[in-house]
Amino acid sequence: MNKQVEPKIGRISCSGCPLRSNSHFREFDDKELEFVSNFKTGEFTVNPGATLMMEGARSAHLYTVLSGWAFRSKVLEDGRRQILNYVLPGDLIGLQGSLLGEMQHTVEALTPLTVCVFERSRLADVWERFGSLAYDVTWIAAREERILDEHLLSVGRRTALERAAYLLAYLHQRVENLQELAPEHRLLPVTQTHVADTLGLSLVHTNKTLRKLVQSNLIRWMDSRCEVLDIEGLQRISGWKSSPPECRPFL
Amino acid sequence: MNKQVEPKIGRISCSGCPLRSNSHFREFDDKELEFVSNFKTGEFTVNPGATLMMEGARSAHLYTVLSGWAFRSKVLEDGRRQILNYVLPGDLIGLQGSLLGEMQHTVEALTPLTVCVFERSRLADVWERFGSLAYDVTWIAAREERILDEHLLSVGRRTALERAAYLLAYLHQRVENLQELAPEHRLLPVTQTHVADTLGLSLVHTNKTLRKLVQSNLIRWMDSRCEVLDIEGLQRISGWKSSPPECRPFL
DNA sequence: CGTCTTTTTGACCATTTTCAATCAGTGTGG
DNA sequence: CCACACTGATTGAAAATGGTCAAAAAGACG
Repeated sequence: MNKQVEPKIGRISCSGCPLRSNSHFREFDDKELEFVSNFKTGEFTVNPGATLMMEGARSAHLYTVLSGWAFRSKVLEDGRRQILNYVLPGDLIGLQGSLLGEMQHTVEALTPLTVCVFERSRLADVWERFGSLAYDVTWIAAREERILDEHLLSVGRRTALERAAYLLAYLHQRVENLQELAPEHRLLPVTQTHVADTLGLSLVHTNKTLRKLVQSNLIRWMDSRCEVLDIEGLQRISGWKSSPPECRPFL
Repeated sequence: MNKQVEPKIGRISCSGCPLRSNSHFREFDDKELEFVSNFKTGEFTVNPGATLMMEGARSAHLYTVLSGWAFRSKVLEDGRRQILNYVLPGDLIGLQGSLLGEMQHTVEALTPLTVCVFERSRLADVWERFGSLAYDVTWIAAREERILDEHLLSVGRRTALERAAYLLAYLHQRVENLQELAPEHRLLPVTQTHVADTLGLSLVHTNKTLRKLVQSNLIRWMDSRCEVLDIEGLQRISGWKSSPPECRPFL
């Protein structure tokens, strides 16, 4: 479950980064590309279930996801777990820990996950030497904050069915925005245990709730994955509308 | 309820800012002080209940709280409200909206609230011209994110009693960190409705839960305010320990 | 084929919500 | 000073939502 494959250190120049060709991300000019290429120290891939960062630890690195999914979570002493948010390509991992000290949440891979690696010790350069990138990092932090606001509203005030519909609509929207056209990418790589721990519900009740969505033909559950069949239906039930697709930065 | 007093525009030079003398905040050098003084365009005070920022609006300003309390919240279409976090002296209001576009939450004063005013249109200068302050802004965003992580864990996974204990311990910690010695400041200026909307519980159940904390002599409820009598007791029940007091920046 | 993980179901139990009042404190106008 | 309106706290009872326990079914995989 927790095994971490030996990091395969590789190199991809940032100018050839597959994410940069995605129109969903803002374009970098040459100077920015050069700075980031320089900041980047490597790249590696882990298996599903691997822990990238551990609650309480002080990692020397931070990462940007190149491909795959992960999630952030916190646990109480007796093991109750809350998933805080999902981490998809373009997302930054470990910023909180880099700025504030130790990590206060765990990050675990959901799929094979490839990230590129930055040194925490050199992060401050961004603010000292590259205002536009520093702005991007702040932007990324503000975006995460906004998403957490929405999750908190959902967990605090929506019913089980509304919450489930919101979560699946939200996740579907995120893959949609990445414009990954392969049909395989439209399947959300989460088990019902993950959904339960995200919604703040028990596994049993989550199952019964998802069953209702399946019976209404809004989603399909197959192969430990969820396929969204009717995004408008989910939005109607949850009362949540996605924001218009953003053009966002990443490091 | 929603009346906003006419802003009283005043001026306090940032070098004489009462918050700067508080050792809980990091010191600024002269250049930083000069920049911030220049960035600041005014100061004003609103009454309890006033709305500083409205969900859906695009404010031309952002604020730093000089004194008083406020809270951030979101509502569902049918009126269910979730309080996301509380805003205390030194906190920045409106960063999300400034970076990402329109505000997606409301900010409302809980007490008489004095803020100093910045122009959103000039915010980008911070990243272009003053790396150390840009770093501070990112730090502030990362801190808010961490707090939201904790709230989400609490609302998602703690029982009603644990949640209530956590919230009161958290709020008590925040005033504690501000080192406001006047006993009046140790009373948390929230009604049980606010507590309910923060915990994601109904008002009735919140009342019954708080009553248990009162009967255990952990808190006292008086005058629409809450006094924390036994912070260790609250921490024990909630299983939450505050982080060591931080030395934090503000604008 | 056996083992493991994940999903599914039923029955029963606990927590929390909703509804409906009541009570206490505060400020207003008569 | 008192009646009145208003906000916030409190309580009891009934109803609903969601949790726990126990077990089985369905795939996935070596």
